[in-house]
Amino acid sequence: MDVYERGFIPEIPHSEEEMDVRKGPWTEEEDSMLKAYVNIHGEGHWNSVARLSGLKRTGKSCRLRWLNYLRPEVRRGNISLREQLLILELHSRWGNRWSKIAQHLPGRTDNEIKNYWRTRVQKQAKQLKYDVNSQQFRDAMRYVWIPRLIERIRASSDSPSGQPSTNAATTTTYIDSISNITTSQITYAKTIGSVQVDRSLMPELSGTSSDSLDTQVSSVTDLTDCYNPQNVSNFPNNFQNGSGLYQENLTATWGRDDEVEFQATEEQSNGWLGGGDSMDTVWNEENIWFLQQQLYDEA
DNA sequence: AATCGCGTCAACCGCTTCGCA
DNA sequence: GTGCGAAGCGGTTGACGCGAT
Repeated sequence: MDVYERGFIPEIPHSEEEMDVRKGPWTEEEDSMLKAYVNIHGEGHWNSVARLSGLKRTGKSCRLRWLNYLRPEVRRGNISLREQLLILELHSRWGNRWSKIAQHLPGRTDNEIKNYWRTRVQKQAKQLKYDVNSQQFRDAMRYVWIPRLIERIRASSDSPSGQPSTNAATTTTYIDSISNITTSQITYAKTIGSVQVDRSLMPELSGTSSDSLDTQVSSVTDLTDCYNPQNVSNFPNNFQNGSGLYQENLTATWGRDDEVEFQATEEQSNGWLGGGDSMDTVWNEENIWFLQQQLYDEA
């Protein structure tokens, strides 16, 4: 005889106030309960989930735990170079629209991307003594970090000891797709497509070039190590040496107290990374789509 | 061995948006 | 048009792990 036959109906709390709400880290048991419930009833109606599953958690908490951790699609582990590239770009377009950015990175959650941004990107800005939203930092991202990321992706693909698999092939294709954008305008796409990054400026590149596309990038060395005063004056030349197409007037000057001041004297800076038509050309929908497809392939 | 500092990331909080009656 | 509850979103916090001292 079960409780229902005896006329006993278990009390179901109707509000969070009626529940002895639990907070803090989830236990394995709670995870199992939530998984089991969602597997049977599906996602959504999170307040009901909280009430009916027996979990002493708020609906919000259940939703968050499911979306950020328990969902089968959730992809854990280091943010790959391609993913970083995509995050930088999409953030330049949409700013802190984390969930929107996450939609374009298969298996990644908004929380993860937000954390990446705060722990890595903002740290870079801090180390350079820039505001993360400042034009200087945007320029640094645009002219240093992104080309460097692309270079690293390329290095990974080119390396004999790297990943000779489809990853390498698709990466090369992607880079080529950037390089081969045809437009009547001088484009940043061409610039970064043919830029020759001086390996001496990038210690870890001057050694092995076999780092995996999924290697976690050192958060400290990313931008700052190739952005020190000795190297700064070389950047415009590096770009120009690469293609001869680089026409934007980027000047690096010395500020007081040895602070580097980058000045990109473009006429217009629309997007986060400066934009104008140059970045728009690189990051057209086709290229973003292409990069996304690679990420879906990886996932 | 102890503790300190720092980085990471899961989880919470408060606000906004959405959907429905 | 309005009110209300649910869901979603972004900012922030705090626990934890790990390396340095």
